[in-house]
Amino acid sequence: MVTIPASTQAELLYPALAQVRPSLAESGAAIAPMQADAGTVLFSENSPCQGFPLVLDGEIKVSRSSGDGRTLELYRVVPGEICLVSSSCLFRSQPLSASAVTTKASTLILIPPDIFQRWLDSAAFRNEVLGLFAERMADLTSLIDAVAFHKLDRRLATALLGHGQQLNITHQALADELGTVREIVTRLLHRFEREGWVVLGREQIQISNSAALRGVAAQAG
Amino acid sequence: MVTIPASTQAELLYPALAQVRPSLAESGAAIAPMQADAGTVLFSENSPCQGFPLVLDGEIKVSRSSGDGRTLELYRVVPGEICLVSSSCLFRSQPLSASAVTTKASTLILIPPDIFQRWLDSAAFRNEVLGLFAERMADLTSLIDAVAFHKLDRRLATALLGHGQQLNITHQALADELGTVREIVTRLLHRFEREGWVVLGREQIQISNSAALRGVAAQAG
DNA sequence: GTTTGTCTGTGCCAAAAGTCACACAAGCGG
DNA sequence: CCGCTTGTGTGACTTTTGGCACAGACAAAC
Repeated sequence: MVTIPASTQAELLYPALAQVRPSLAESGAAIAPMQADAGTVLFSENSPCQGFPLVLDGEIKVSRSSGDGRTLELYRVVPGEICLVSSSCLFRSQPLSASAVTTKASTLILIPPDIFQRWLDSAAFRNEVLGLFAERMADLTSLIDAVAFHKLDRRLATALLGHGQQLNITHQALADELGTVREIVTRLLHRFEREGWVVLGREQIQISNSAALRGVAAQAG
Repeated sequence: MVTIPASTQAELLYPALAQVRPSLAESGAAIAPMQADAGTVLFSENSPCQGFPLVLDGEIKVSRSSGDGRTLELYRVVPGEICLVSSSCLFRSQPLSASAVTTKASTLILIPPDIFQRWLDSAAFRNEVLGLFAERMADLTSLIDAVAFHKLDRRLATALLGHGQQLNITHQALADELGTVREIVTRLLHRFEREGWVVLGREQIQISNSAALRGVAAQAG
């Protein structure tokens, strides 16, 4: 495997970056890419934030937690995207209202606010950013819809389908994704198993009837 | 009262607009301001959208509705702001996922996408827009938090406090704001009345102990 | 092996939210 | 005044979700 500079790698992943001034290479040390192991906390509620994290590789999970132990996943940031929660405290000086952790080993660049501002002069880059914002708004809106109007079995079915045929995940992790508690997930999974839709094992769920799950995920009410 | 041109009015309200090219005045007929009575539906789920509505006067309520009759308010757009839900279908071609109605007689300008793009060349304007996006994200995030983790009494107390001392509103309207059904609102209001926090009348709620309500609104759990 | 810790299964109960059904009241137009 | 519409009050019941307690199961560490 050939090693390529992070700046080139970033431009490949994110075409709009090829046009910004100062270019990635010119920006030099200010935006050195950083590595993070899986499970690294990038920021948490009320921590200050210093820039716009651009994901080159890996995945960031952004979630919000209730006072007591519950947690709800807001969305994930994948390569080529910028994590925008931070923006709410950079564009308006509001306290950060969510926390972010890497779900896998990740490479990312933290773009300092002043460079970000200059990059916005490029129409391509700002369309990319606005597009991301728009996408996140749509994501959050449909999450609101799900939380407010969908029952948990439906949301669980959706979550399962979003993880592929064979998932290696604990019930607690699913609960955290959905904003509920472990017992409920366990119970619903067993209901699904009784129906013959999944096969359960320790830290593993095998989907055996995805059509039925899709049915539940799409059901009214 | 002196009548001033809408373009001037807009620039007063929204300083960043004073700097954009083509200027509001130059853009002429393309962005003629329009009047809308209270209760006008600006757009609804899955209707196409033609531009970015800029509110000069009045108020827009953006909400999302479940399949069956329930409804949940996402946020309100007040003068000086742009309604950004539309953006998700203009920046990405996604179907619109919410509906918008005016809550009072309103004046607004529908900015066509091409003019909007050119305005973004102005750093002041785009900071304004990005700031708005950031604010909305924060709003939506805390709504998610509320829906996922707060009980209805708490959310109702918050809603009441957000409407001033004396509200003229039906229980159904409050239910639509909160994403629940009328009966629950009625019951909770009565609980509040028994506690001596509010005084109820037909289409009217008088807050008599806002401190207590704030207490509930801030409670843990 | 045994221990330890994490993950899962489950029964029981409580609270919250929603559903249904219907009664009643207030205002409005004829 | 009379019916009609709209808003409210409420009781009874169900479903959904959450909380608690503890038992068993598995895997890795010792």
